[in-house]
Amino acid sequence: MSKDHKLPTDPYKGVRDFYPQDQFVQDYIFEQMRHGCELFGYEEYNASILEHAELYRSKTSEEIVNEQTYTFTDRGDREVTLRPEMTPTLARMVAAKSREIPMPARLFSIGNFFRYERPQKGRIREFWQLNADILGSASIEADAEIIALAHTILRSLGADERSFEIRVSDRRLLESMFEELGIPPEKRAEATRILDRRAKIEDFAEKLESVIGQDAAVLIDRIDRTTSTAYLEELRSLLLARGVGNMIVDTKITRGFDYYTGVVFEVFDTSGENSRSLFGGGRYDNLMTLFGHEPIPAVGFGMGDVTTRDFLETHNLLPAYVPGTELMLCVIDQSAMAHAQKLATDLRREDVAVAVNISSKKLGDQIRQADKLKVPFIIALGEKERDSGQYTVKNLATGHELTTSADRIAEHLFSSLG
RNA sequence: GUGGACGUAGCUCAAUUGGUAGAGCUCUGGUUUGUGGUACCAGCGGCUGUGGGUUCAAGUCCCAUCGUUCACCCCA
Repeated sequence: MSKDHKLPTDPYKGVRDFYPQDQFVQDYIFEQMRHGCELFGYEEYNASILEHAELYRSKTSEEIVNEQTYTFTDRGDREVTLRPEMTPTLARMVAAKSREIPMPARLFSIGNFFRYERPQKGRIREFWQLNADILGSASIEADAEIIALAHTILRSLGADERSFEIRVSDRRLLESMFEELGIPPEKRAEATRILDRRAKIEDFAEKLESVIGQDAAVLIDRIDRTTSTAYLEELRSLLLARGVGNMIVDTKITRGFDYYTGVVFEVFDTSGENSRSLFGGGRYDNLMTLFGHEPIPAVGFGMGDVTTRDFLETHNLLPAYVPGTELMLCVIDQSAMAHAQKLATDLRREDVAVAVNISSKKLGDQIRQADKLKVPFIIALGEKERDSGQYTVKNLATGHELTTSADRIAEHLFSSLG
């Protein structure tokens, strides 16, 4: 390789590197998601990021699959897609083993997804997403639970209920209006998509009109005049009973996707600067028919890491970095290295995360490094400690020191950390 | 795929009408040979994204290209 062709250090377009501080935030977000799901009795699952391309061709908005997924042919002439979402995979897995899975099933996963599109704020080519779903229940209890779970996770991330709102609507509402107005079933999906983009499209009414083939004003007027339904009001009261006070009915919420059949919701950041849709979900009762399976009612949501991180940043909720390393042994004399390694081994048996500084640098430099890495405790270790068996544990944040024997170190660290 | 903005040190950014490329932070060393953060001193660090063009002279103007970013399209 010639030296004038240096490899770039930038990551591939639209994907991110996670340095330790970034990974820490990522882990924190996932931890809150996972904990919230477990509190609600959800089981974790996962699958490969590789899927048959056909899985997305059938139900997902047609052309999008070809243009906005990473799809390629493998050496066995199979069409492979890097999964752009989890729901079809989940449906596939449940359809394959539906008789063995007790219903209603509560399932979640946290995985990475790929979408081939131009990166912009809140949307990049590889992202991570929590998916939480209940399968096998058509009950409003399931709808309420899914929304309450999303709410719980946001709250556990430190979000105030005023900093976000949950806008809810119902696809059946739209469906019944289509029905009443005699809009042909084959036009409804496209009409729904246009309605979803209502605020963004300039000649919205004209476009809608050309699709439904009749005066759009009637439909728009009906949607706007409908402030709620009996179902949505029941949902609201179920949510209130679960401590969710920021649900609002918004009949303009439809979600861009074809497979939703009932409740749909979208969580919005209410702050002015980041007033965007954070994530959403809804009920999809017919997806299983893809696999020739009888319908299984299902409701769920997906919550991505990119918008979640933006949200936390906007609201100053990002956690302060804490490294996994609890203690660094700073070796002053190389003659004490073997002793330091022995001490480290003993401490690890007591579950202390300990790193030995093998740099041979001056003590001051070693401490500076520990401080920079935000390691909370250090022990300087030279001939004196080696010979006496007494160690001085120093808390770098407070400067406080305590001298003790080897078997008391772990105990001291845990009491100080706690 | 369409449109705008921006590419200068590891990072954040300067550089007058075109006239020798600078600062802060970071990093390295020192003041301080077994104790960090603060302070002070010194140093490392650049083919100004890349390739062409205009000019006596280009970081600066023009063209192309690559990259970043914002918006649109789309949004699972």
